Amino acid sequence: MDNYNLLLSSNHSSSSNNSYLLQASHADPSVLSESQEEEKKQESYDERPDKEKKKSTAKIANKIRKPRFAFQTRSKVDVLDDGYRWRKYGQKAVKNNNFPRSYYRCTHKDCSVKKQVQRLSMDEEIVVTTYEGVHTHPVVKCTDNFENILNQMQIYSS
DNA sequence: CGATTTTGACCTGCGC
DNA sequence: GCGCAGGTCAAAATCG
Repeated sequence: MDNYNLLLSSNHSSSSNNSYLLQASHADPSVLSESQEEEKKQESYDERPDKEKKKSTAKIANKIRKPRFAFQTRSKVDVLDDGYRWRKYGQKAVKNNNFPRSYYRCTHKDCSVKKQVQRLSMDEEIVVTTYEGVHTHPVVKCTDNFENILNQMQIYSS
């Protein structure tokens, strides 16, 4: 129970009804690599006067692992509005993917929740959104439950 | 004019 | 030790 990943895939193409499959898997090598939980080095930022000087990676308090949730949806758009404000801080191309992966971070004072949006190369309609961390602040929108979010997915994908 | 995106550089872990 | 792959930073550009 070190890490728990929630894979939520909404496949509305096959069945007429909105059948959401919610399953909990330990580790999915295809989308999630939880083998090495690299702790973020944003804990203590050194001044870093020069580029040559490598920041002292204080890997203290490296025991707590942040939960990660992977939402795999079928949608045309990458960004799924979950009610939070996200600031994109990076974008990298994945090896086996022709589509880049976007890195977002919650724009809050003390909320450092990260999320990354990846699109499968085989099926460009599949978008994997991986959330990392938990929000410690109220949402700016009314997100009662996932049903609301999933509803938006339906709207977007249709 | 402030907040956010873009984009290249940089860092770090891992495998060879 | 070096190169690759993934993740992050930060300055410039862009948007509202």
